[in-house]
Amino acid sequence: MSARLRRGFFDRSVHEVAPDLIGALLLVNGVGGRLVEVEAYHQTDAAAHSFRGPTERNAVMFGPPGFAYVYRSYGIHWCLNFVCERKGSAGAVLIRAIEPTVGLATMRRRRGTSDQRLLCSGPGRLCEALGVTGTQYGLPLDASPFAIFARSGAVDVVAGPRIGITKAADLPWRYGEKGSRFLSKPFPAVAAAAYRST
DNA sequence: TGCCCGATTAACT
DNA sequence: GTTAATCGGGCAA
Repeated sequence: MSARLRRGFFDRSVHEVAPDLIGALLLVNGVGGRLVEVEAYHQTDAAAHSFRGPTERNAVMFGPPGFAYVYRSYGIHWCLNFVCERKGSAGAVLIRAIEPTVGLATMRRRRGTSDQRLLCSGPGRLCEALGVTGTQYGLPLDASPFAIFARSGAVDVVAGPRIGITKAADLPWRYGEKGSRFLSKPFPAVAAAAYRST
């Protein structure tokens, strides 16, 4: 049985935390699955919501690491982030896709589809499947309704350019599990850098 | 106050 | 491949 992640896990650079999250188990109110795709956002990164300084929306990013940053995307969808980077460097990791494993019936009902591959393959989709909304904004990641467990075995992690951004679009700060069928999009075969993580 | 646009998705052609 | 849906944040005026 793998260990439940404590807040200290997130008290590191987003570039360390993001690849370490691949293969971890994320549950929200007992529903969720295995993390297969995330993206890192650093404060010095023009694509990060924290780039222009604190506002009402991104305030939690400027607080201590280990908390949830939830925001509305395109006025329609919710997106879930894990706040990282203590010491004034406001960063977060965007949760982009999970392999659904726990609470499949609940996720199918919330999503309105039985296609397991489309349940949680995308930041908006996984929030809908896991029931994440603005009510989880600012909540600690090591307490209910969240439960996150470290991966139990070695995982092949690949990195590539992030999705859906126009600023700093060249930075390879998207991380995923190599070959997963549950990615929101495949990684570019040529550009992707691969490495093995334990 | 007004305007533009976005860390998206699903339903089109 | 293209586009509508839908609305708050951020910036100019």
